[in-house]
Amino acid sequence: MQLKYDASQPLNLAISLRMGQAFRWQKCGNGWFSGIVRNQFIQIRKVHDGLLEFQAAPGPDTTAAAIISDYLWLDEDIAAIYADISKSDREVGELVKNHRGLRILRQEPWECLISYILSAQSPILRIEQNVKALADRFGNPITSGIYAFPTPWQLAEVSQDEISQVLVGFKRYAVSISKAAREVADGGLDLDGLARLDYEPAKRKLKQFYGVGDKVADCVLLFSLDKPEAFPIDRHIGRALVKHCFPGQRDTQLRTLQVQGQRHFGPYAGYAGQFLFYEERPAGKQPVPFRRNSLPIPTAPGNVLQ
DNA sequence: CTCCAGGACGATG
DNA sequence: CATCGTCATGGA
Repeated sequence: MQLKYDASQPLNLAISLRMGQAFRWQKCGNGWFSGIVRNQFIQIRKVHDGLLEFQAAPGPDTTAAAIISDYLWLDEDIAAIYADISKSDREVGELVKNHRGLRILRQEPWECLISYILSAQSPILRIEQNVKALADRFGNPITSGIYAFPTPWQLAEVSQDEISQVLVGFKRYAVSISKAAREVADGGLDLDGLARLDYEPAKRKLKQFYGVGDKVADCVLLFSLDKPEAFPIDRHIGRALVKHCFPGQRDTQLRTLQVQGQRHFGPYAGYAGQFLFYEERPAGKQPVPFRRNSLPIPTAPGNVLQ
C-alpha cells in the first residue's frame, strides 16, 4: 500500500526512526523499517520524495495510513519549521541542511512516558531492550512474535517485582513504572489530555510522576504531546550547544543552557535540540539489519491513499 | 581493569 | 538555591 505526502516536505526515515527518539523501530534492510504503533505492526519505506510504501497488520490499511500520517506529522509544514530554527541560529541552519529530513515523531504519550523514564542514565540500546521486554512480557499480541506496548491497566495489574524482573538497570525503573501505571489506571490523570494544556502546566503535571524530572518531562512533551517548544537537553546537546551556538560561554551547566537554548530557538526549540543531538551524539553501534517479517511485498502497484 | 550511559532523587551545605 | 552521592548493568 502506498501513502502520498507533500513531496516538497523533507522526510528521512532512517534518521527520524533510528536516532534514539522512539525505541521500537528496526532497520530491515532495503530501505524498510518495522515498528509498532498503536497496536499495529507497521513496515514502511520511502519510495521517493512524496511517496511512502507500507504494510500493516492486523488492521485495515486505511487505519494504518492514518496512524502513519499522524505519527510522522505528514501534514505539518516541516520546511517552515526548518526555516524558523535556521533563522534563529546560523549553525543550526547548517545542521538542518546536513541532516535534512529529521523529524520529531508524534509518539503515544503513555509509551513515551515509560520509555523516557527508562532513559535515565541508560544507553539507547538498553532503552530499546527494556521497552521491548515490557511489551513481550505484558503487552497484547499483535502478530506472530510482535507485542503491543502494555497499557497502564495491564502494568497496574502486575507486581512491581514482576516488572523489575524483565528490566535491566536501576531498580528505580520498576518503582517509577509501577507507580505511574497505578496512577494513570486508577483514573488520576488523562495523559493524552495533557496535549490540550499549555507547555508549563502540562510539564508540572508530568513532573508529579516519580522518576520524571525536567529532562524526561520535556522529552514526553516534545515527542508525544505536541509541544515543539519543549527543549530536553542532555550532556550531548549541552556540549553541542556550547560548541555551535554559544562558543566561549562560561556557565555550561545544563540547567542554564536549557533555559538559554529554549529562549534562543523559540517556539520550535525542540527541533533545534534534536539536530544538535543527532550531530553530537556518539555514533552508536547500529545492530545488524533485521530480516523483514514475512508480510509479502505487493509487486503490483497497490492502491494509493492520500 | 576503568569508564560511561538521552537523570532523578534525597541528603547535605 | 546549588552541589553531591547514589543508584545497576553491560558494553567499550
